[in-house]
Amino acid sequence: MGVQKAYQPRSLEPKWQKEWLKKGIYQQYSRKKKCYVLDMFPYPSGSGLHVGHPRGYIASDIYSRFKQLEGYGVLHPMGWDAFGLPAEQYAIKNKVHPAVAVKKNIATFKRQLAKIGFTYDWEREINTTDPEYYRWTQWIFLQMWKKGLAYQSFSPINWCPSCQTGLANEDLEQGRCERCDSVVEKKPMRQWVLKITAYADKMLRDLKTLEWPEGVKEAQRNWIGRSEGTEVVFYVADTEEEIRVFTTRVDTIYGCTYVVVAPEHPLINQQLTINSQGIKNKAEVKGYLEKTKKKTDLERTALSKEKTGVILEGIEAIHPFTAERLPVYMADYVLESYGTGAVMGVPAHDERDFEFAKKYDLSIQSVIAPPRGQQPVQDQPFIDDGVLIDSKEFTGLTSQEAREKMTAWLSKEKLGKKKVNYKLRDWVFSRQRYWGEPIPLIHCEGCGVVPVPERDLPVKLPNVKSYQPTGTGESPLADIASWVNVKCPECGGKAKRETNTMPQWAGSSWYYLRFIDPHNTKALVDGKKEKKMMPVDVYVGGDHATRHLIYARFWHKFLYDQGAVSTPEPFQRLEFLGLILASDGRKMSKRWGNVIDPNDVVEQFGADAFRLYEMFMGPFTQSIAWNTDGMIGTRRFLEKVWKLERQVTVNKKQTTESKNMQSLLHQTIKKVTEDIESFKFNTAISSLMILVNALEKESHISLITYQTSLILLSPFAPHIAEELWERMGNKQSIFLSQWPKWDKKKIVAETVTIAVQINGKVRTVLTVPAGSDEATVQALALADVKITAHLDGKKIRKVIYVQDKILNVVV
RNA sequence: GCCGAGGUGGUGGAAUGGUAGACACACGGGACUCAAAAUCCCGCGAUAGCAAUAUCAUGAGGGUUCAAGUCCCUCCCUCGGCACCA
Repeated sequence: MGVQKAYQPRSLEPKWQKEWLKKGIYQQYSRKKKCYVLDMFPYPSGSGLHVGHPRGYIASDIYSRFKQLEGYGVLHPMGWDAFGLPAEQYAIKNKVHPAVAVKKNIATFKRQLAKIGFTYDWEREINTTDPEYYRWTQWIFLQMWKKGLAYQSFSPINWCPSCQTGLANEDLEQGRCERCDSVVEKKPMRQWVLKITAYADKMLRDLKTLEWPEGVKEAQRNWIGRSEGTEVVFYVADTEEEIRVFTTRVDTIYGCTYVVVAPEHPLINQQLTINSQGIKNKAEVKGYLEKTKKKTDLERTALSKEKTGVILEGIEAIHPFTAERLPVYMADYVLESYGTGAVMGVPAHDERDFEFAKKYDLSIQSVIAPPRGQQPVQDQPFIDDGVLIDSKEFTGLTSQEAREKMTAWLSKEKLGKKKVNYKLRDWVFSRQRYWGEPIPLIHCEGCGVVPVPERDLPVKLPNVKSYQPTGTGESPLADIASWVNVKCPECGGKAKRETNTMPQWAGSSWYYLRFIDPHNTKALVDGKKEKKMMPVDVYVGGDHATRHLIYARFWHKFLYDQGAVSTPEPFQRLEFLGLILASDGRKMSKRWGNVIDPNDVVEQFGADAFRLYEMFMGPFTQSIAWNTDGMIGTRRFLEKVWKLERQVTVNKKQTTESKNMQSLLHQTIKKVTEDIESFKFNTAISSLMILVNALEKESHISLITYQTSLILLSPFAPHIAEELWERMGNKQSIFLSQWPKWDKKKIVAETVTIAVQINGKVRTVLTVPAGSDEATVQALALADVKITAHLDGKKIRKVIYVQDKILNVVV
C-alpha cells in the first residue's frame, strides 16, 4: 500500500485514462451477454462542449461501467453527426471547406471528452460525412426509392427564405424555421419526399412495446396524429362534382348547415374557370384567393385570428342525409394539407364552425343533447358526445352508436366510408444546400429517373467554388458541370445528376447500426453481427423527442421489412435527460456569454468530482441550473474516500464491522444497484455518501468492505476507484472485477428505531431489536414517560403496529 | 385549448400511505493556527420558550385513512410538447 499521498486527480486521472485505452479494458465483446448503450451523438459545433453536454454521456458511461461489472459485454461507442448548416455557414464565412472545419471541431470535442474519462470504444468512431459512411446512407435511400418510398413532388413545400432551402414539416416551430427563426413561406418546388406516412400505423402501434418516457411517446403519438372518422360525399347541386369531407363527428351531420373548402381545394380552380355556370361572384373569390396567397402559414394559423371566408355564390352542396341544399364557402381556416381540404360546417357542435357561422349569420342547428343532468351552455357550441336529437331515424342514439350506424348507411349508399387520417406528412427529404449527402439519382433524358448503380456508390460530394446557396431551388452542386453531366447508367445517353442533398437527419437515422461494425456495413445485409448487438438496450439523450426519433424509427422499420435488420424497433429503452441551464436560468450559449467549459471544471476539481456532481445535482430527467459552488461537495466526498484507505485493516477476508455497519453496506449495494438500473443517479450517490460518512467513523474497515465500496463507487468516479483498487494490491482493473450482490439477511439491522405515535402524532422514538413483536413494543411504549404523559389516563381504543417502523396508539 | 412533467427550508433536492426536509451547498458558532486557507466538531423550516417541549408547516381548498408530500375531488401556478388537425 505504501505511504498515502494527497488526492491529486490532475496526475491520477490522465494516467488511468491512458492505461484503460492501452489495455482495451472496455472492449469485452466476447462475453456472452451483450448490452448496447448509446448516446445521441453530437453535432461537432465550433464552440466545443459546455458542461451541459456531458450530462448524458456521464450517465451512459456510469450505466456502461455498471453493466460491464455485472458481466455484460458492453458496446458504448461515440461518433459525429457532422453534416448540416452550421458547418456550412462557418465555411461560407471563413472560406474554408466544411470538411476542414468539421475535422477541427471533432478534434476539439475529442480532447474535451477524453478528460472526463469515458469508456468509449474509439476504434468504432464514426463520422456521417465520411464517404465510406454516407455510401450506406445513400444505399438505404436507394432501397427506399426502389420500393417506391422515395418520390418526387412538385407541390408547394415549406421554404426558408433565409436558409434558402426547403424544409420538412418537422423543421418548423410555429410556422418559423427552427434553425434561424425566419417566417417560412410556401413555395412550389421539385422535391424528393420519403413516404414516412406508410409507416404511421406501425410506428404508432409499436410505441407500446418500447420502454420510453410517457412524454416522448405521447409527443410521437401527437405527431403521428391518427384520428378515426368518416369521409362524407357532398354532391355539388346540379352537377356530377363532389366535395369530400373528413369528420370525426359524423353523428352531428344533421346539424350541418354549410360546407367549407380550403382556398387550395381543386374545386375552386375548376369552378372559377367555368364560364357559364360555376361561381357567380368570381371577382370576390379571386380577391380572397389573392389575399390568402400573400399570407404565410404563420398568419393563417395565428391563434387569435378571426375567421374569414367568402361564399361561393351559385354553388350549393347536397346534404347526403336530408338532400337539403347547403351554401358552400371558401375559408382559409380550412387546411388543404389535412384530411380532404374540406369540412362540413356544424356550428352547434364545433367551436370554429360556431365562430364562422356567427360571423356570416349562418343557421345553427342543435342535434346533440347533453347527457342527462347536464345543461348546454347558452351561446356556446356543445362539443362533447351526447344523445342525438332532430336526426330523423338516428334520433335517440348516443353519439358513438350514431357514428357507426351513419357511417354504415353512407357506405351502403356509396356516399362515404370509414377513414383514418394522420397529421404526419411525408418527409420532404431534399435540401438545396451544399453540405449534405448527395441524393444518388440520375435524371436521364430518355429513361427518366435512374438510380446510381450500387457499385458506383458513394456519390461523393465534389468541391465547389462557393458553398453559398443559389436560391433558385438548385443546390450549389448544380454549378459544377463536370460533376452534374454524366452518362445514363442504363442507356448511356445524356443525363444529369440530382443536385439536391439530404437533410441533416439522414445520417443519424441509422448510425447506431454502423457502430456495430464501422468498417463493414455489409453487416447490415448479412445480419449476423447486427443480430448479436441489436437493439440498442439503452438510448440516452434529449432534445429530439419527435424528429430524430421518428425518422430513425421509420428507417429502421423499413430496413426491418427488407430483412436487413432483425428487430422492429431500434431503441428498446430511452432515457430522456433534462438540460443543464446556465446559472442565470437561460440555455448555455455563446450568445449569452454564460458557457462553462467542462475542462475548466475538471482542471479545478477533477473529472471524478465533475462526474459525480453532474449526476448529484438532481433527477436525471429534470432541467437544472449549473452552479459551480456545488462542485466542492463532491470533491470533499472524494477526499473522504481517499482518506478512508488509512482505516483499512490488513486482516484480509474477514469483516470486522458491527452488524449495523454490515447492514448499511448491504443496503447501499441494493440502493446503488437499483438506482443505477433506473437512472436515479442522484440518490445512488447520496447513499454512497451516507456509507462513506459511516465508514469514516469506524476505527477499522475490513478489506472486503472497503473493496466492495470501491466497486460501488467505480462507475461514478472511475479514476479514484481504480487508483485505490490498485493500492489494495489488485493486479487487474477494477472494471474487470464483479459487481457485489446484496444479502437479504445482512440487510436486516440489529436494532431499529420505531416511532411511537398517539393519534398519528409522533411523541417519541424507541430503539428496539429488529423484528420485535407488537406486545413487546407496546409494553415498552406504554412504559415511556413521554407517552404516559400524553395518554393522561385516556382509554386506548386501538393500536396499529407496523413491524420495525411505527406504533400508533389511538385514544 | 389539448397532452406530459412538476410545485417541499436560504439553495439543489430526499421521502414502497408509516418519524417530512435524507444527501449536499450556503450560512452561523466553536476547535486547530501568530494569521489565513484547508480540515474537524456543533447548529441550521417557522413561531413561542432558558430549556424540556408545544403549535404550525410539502401551491390553495375540501375529502378518504389510525396515519397523506404521497390516494380521491375542485382550483391556481411553473416548465416541456402539440395546436384552426375538422
